[in-house]
Amino acid sequence: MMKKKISIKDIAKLTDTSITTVSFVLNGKGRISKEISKKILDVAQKNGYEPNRMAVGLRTGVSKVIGLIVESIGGPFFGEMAKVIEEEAEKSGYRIIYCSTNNNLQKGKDMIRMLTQQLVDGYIITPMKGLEKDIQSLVDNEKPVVLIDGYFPGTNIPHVLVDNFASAYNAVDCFVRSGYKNIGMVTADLGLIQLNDRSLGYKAALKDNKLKDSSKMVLKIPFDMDKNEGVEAVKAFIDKQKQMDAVFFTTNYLGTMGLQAIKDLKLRIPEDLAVISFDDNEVFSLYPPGITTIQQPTYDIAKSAIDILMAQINTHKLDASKIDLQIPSKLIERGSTLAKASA
Amino acid sequence: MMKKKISIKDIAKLTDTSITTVSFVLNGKGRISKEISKKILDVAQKNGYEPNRMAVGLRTGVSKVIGLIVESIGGPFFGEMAKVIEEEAEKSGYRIIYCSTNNNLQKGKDMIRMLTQQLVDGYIITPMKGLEKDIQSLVDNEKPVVLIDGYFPGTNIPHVLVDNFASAYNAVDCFVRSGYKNIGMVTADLGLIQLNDRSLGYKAALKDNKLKDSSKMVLKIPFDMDKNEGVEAVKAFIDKQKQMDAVFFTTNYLGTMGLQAIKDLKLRIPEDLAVISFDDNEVFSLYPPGITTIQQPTYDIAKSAIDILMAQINTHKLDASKIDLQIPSKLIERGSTLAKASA
DNA sequence: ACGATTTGGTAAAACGTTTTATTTATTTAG
DNA sequence: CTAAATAAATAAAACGTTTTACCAAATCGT
Repeated sequence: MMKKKISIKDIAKLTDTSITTVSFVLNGKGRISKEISKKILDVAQKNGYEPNRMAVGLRTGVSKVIGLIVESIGGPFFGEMAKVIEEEAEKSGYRIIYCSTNNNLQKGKDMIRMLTQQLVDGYIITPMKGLEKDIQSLVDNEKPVVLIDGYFPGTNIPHVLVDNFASAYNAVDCFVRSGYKNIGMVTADLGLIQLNDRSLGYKAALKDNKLKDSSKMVLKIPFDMDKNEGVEAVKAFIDKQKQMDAVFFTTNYLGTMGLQAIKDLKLRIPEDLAVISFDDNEVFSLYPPGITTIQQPTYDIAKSAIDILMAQINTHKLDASKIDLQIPSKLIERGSTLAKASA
Repeated sequence: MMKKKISIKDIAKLTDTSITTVSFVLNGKGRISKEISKKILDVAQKNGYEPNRMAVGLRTGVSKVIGLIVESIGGPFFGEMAKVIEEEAEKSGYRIIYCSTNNNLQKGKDMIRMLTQQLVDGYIITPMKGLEKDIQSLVDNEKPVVLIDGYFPGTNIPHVLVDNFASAYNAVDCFVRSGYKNIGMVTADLGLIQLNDRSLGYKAALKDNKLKDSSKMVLKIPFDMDKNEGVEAVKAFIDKQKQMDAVFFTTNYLGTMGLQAIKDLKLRIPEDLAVISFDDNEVFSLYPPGITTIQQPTYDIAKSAIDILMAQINTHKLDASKIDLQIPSKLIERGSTLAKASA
């Protein structure tokens, strides 16, 4: 069966024309008569001609592929993001090669290097500590790059992410509105700027609400701790913070860990402890009594990232107004932040 | 800054050798003296030479890219799968281009066509109804293909998936062991063979346990129903099946829908209704009292798929013994199937 | 009617590799 | 010492496109 793929040369032969003519017709470039055009188009159609992307890529230097480097394609946040990114990119005729770094610096570096082998036309990357230089060197080499979910302060690498500071600030505000005053936070020790911004938002909100700055009520989970250890750590933390009546988890990973911990401790939500977590997902909407979350605008982030990347790819310039794009999040209020019964 | 990428030709010039020599050294092919080899290697190293994948691909016809076509990269099951697949493929120097079909036939067809443009060396596909011919034609054209999560009966396209029949059978058995006798099922109307196999397993188990065949206790959710409608449908179903004391959801999507429905109806699990769902995930482990699930061996499936695909790619033959690979699942028993209090 | 422009078309180079066939120099066998 | 084998290196073709530069024929303006 194995019909060998047909090339532009074959079409030229079949139509008694030249390679150039065929190429022109297929790309609508030169000026070729209606007649010949039609004949060529017909033959191409009939034989199911598809251009050889390798040849095109070699000749033009354009692969129509973009590289996506995320922490873990398996996670709910990045998974959803990856999906939207693929769908949007497809509209521009681009395909996506992805890889997960698992927050492993070496893997990140390797991936950037791999993809740089003239394989991709641009990058969407979730930055991590230590990757600055590698990414900057991409930018210096005029490779289109957009960061998502994080950024490198003080550089001009375009990035699009949720407004982490405001989001965390709003979370605290929500607790306060519902009458909670001893608000703790559980975050992770990954050196990620986004987590730092969330911490800052939390602290600023505490201050603005004239709540005692509770730096004591903050737990940082070390980055190399596994899920079970994390649960134990959160349990210990909650146990120790006797007066804490609300807790803010800065990632959905931490949030589900937290739920497990709270469940293990047999505490009631929100009576014993009110809860807000970053990143909405099914667990939080389903878990009784419903967990209030900060829902990231996944679609908007992905769409903007692609748009900015495409603009770079097409214009070879980067729009200075699009370097720092922070998109507001949405607070989804559920049972876990019901107004506190006045003591 | 923009140092232009160095080519094999540049290296030849820099070392006073020929293109061929450089290529040979870099690929360890011809026989070149230690001396010259070292010089070339040094220069290549120093200048950060990376081969142009397009040129290599054009010349060799090998892209070192494999195409992954799944229902939705965003889902927990396929997301996890995608992650493992990428990690395993990477070990063989392969990268992954993915796309989500969202169970849309046209998108599936388009994707297969896109990727066929000499862009990928092989495919991992979750099959869907209507895609048989397109996939068969890949196989006929000697493209390496492995199906995951489903298969086409009566074809010899290699596939690896969980043992759906046995898994469903075991679920029913688990209910029975715990004393449940009126076991319903909620499944989807997607025309997917894997769902059909699950239904068959369920029915066989009912029969073997001498339970009345409860074809009345089966709900099929139409494939175009959205989540809210689905929840309503499940609620209506549960409401109508007065005597039903246990229900089996054939996908995790249906399972979470089911939990929502049960929650809305204010039924207790497992006292009012015992529950088992296909596909383990965080929701099920966390949701009180813990939902018993059929955990698919994601890693094993992904690993086997890659192995089989690589074997095809490398040998250009397909190992007849590896065409139908069904891997056992693991039943994770939780609170939702606690032994029934005797009536 | 004659140079100038337009129209329709093509030859050939280039992109960066891999690989076959060949050449030259050196070693080995007898 | 010569023929044969081997070692080291290379020239050139090929992969399938895109694109520049060019050519011949037809059309134009005056």
